[in-house]
Amino acid sequence: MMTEDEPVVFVIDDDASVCKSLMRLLRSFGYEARAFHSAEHFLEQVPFQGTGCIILDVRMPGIGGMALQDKLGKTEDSLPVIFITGHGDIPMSVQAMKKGATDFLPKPFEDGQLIDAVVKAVEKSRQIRMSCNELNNLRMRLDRLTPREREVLPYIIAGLLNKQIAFKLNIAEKTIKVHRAHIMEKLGVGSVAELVRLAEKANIEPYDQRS
Amino acid sequence: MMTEDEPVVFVIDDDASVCKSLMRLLRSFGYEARAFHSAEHFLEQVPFQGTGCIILDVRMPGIGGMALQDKLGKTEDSLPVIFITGHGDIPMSVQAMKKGATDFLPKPFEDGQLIDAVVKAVEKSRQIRMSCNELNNLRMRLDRLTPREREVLPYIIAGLLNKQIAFKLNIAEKTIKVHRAHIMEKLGVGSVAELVRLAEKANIEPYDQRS
DNA sequence: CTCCGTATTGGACTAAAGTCCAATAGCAAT
DNA sequence: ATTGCTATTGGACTTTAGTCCAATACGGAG
Repeated sequence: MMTEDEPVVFVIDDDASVCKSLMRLLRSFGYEARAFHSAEHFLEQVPFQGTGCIILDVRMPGIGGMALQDKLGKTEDSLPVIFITGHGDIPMSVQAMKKGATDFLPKPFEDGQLIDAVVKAVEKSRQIRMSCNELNNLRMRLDRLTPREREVLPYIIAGLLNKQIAFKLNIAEKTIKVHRAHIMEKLGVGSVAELVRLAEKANIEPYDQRS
Repeated sequence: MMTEDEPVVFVIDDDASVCKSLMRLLRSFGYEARAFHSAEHFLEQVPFQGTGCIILDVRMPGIGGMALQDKLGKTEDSLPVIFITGHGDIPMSVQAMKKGATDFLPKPFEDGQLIDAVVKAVEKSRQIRMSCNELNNLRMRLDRLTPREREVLPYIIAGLLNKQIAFKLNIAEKTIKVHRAHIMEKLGVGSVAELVRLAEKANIEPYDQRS
């Protein structure tokens, strides 16, 4: 399915010497590394789809590290962020961690600390990506449902009988059976139990009877 | 069901004056507050079941704040922790946040900061408690199943037919029907769909056909 | 206009599940 | 030994669900 899945580490720091030494370090540990000397340059890049992580300097001209984290956090399949900084304080680090950073390293730091953080961040990225792929697969299959089938689905996963659904939608019970069969086939499941689990993953709310 | 659910804030700090002023502050905001001047004293207390949070000094004689957090983290229904400290650094705050602290405030801090943190922590505690209650409810109902019924359940939520389950267990299909009915009744669900959702919440793995 | 997908319905039939009823055997506690 | 819970089975019956088959109506694309 995928050709390769080499993790990529993005280094964003306005200090060229920091970039350079980080690149060398990361490459010596077998990572593909790419440097950007500002948040703006990083954002110009085409959205990255693979696994990896971002090493981000807090203080930079223009868009700062924290602001960039906010921007990236809005896209769902974002890469884990490791902060590095020369002039950080506790409130700053706490805020970054609250927003989901995987680590926050004050300069100077040991090579080993940085690599440890990168290993963990990349691992996290892999997991995010896997569950994201699963979800996309699911959504693609769900897109193949007709409007009517999408309408019937919440009733089915709520456990209503065909007869009850038919009454709700004012159509024949037979028709519900057909929709049901189509849904099961399109989503590739062999039982209502599997269907329910699928729908849970895709966050499809079952029809609530108390309404 | 519950009589009251007044949130309780536990303050653990070896500095008596800090305890005192925090107690006054918290009470002025309507919280019930209890002070402990060491981690050991706090641990002597009977396990607390209600909602609330813990305000914890990092540096204390004997068991330190971070060590106490580790101890508390092992019990599932633990209270959210807010750290306060006079001599903290970034790595310390990052580690605390990684371990799930809701906040980390260096002294001196504003009253408002502390209260904000407490409000959020208590809110989090409420949510933890609610989902924990739900889980306990579920487990109690699951405990009422007989061994045989527990054995049949994974097959049902995997979507197998009664006939197939009967073959697997080498018993009559009829018997499976009876078990199925008993399970549904004991767990208080009216359809397989609900049963599957319940089992998901309780982390019951469906029987895997590929084995 | 014709073709195709969608939504809808119908009949006949099979298979599965649920609902009454009642019964037996093992096993542990009283 | 009696009681009660668990696991097991049986028959008869009703309700649902799924599976063949085929058909009509509508709207958009070619």
